[in-house]
Amino acid sequence: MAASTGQLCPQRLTMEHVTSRWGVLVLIRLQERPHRFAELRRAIDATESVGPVTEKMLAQTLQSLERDGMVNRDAKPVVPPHVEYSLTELGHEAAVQIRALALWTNDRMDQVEKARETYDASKGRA
Amino acid sequence: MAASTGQLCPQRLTMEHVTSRWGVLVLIRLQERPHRFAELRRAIDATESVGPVTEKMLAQTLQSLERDGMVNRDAKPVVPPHVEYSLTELGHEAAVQIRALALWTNDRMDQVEKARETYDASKGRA
DNA sequence: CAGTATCCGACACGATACTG
DNA sequence: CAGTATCGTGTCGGATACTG
Repeated sequence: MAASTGQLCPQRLTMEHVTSRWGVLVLIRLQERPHRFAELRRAIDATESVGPVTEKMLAQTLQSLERDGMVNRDAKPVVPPHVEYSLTELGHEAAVQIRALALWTNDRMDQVEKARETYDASKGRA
Repeated sequence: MAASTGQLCPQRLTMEHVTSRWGVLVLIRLQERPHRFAELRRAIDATESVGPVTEKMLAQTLQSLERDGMVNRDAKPVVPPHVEYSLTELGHEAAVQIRALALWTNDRMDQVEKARETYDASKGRA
């Protein structure tokens, strides 16, 4: 009868936003320098071994991060539109944490893959 | 035509496992000391502002982490079954990263909530 | 005790089309 | 250029029941 799904504490929500698939990439890209929307999109698309971001997901990710106070959205009132996204102080702190995690993951990736093979070999077919 | 969903690089998978809802809690709990299955379950259930884990999800989380080489599963051949879960060296490293992220999130949570209110106030009803 | 098996609803995500 | 709206589907995750 309960609400079941959706019962997340606010911390969980925040973590989901910053550790989400595109959240991670956005934070890391914006850590380097501010980006415009399409620019960010292209930067992410160019990232090796990462599929393309849809506009929808990028917009959604940026909105989550903006709402959480991680990202500043600076829309200059010109035509055609020119919007710059950058990290807030909070967002910068988040990026540091995320970057550390991402780098560690990359570092240990071969260990992890080795472990997976071993595990699968002993489990997949006894 | 492509597979669309599911096209994740292995790093992404690893991050999903360790940053997942229950992955985080398992890593943090096991960082303190080894736990048995039900013990771990109760420990997590007792965590404030976190809903209960189903057996399914806990088992699944532990298997992912074991497969990734983060968790050791030590099943003692006694009856009734006695299984101890502990962190590997790799898992300990992961726990350090995750713990840092979790602590940071907790630390900044009020800033985030404040940001959310501000955002919602200016967006939710202009 | 320590899981596995099955069913099922919610929603995250992608594809596509449209707008200021 | 920088998005929003809508739709379809695959997957996650919870509830429940069963097993060694």
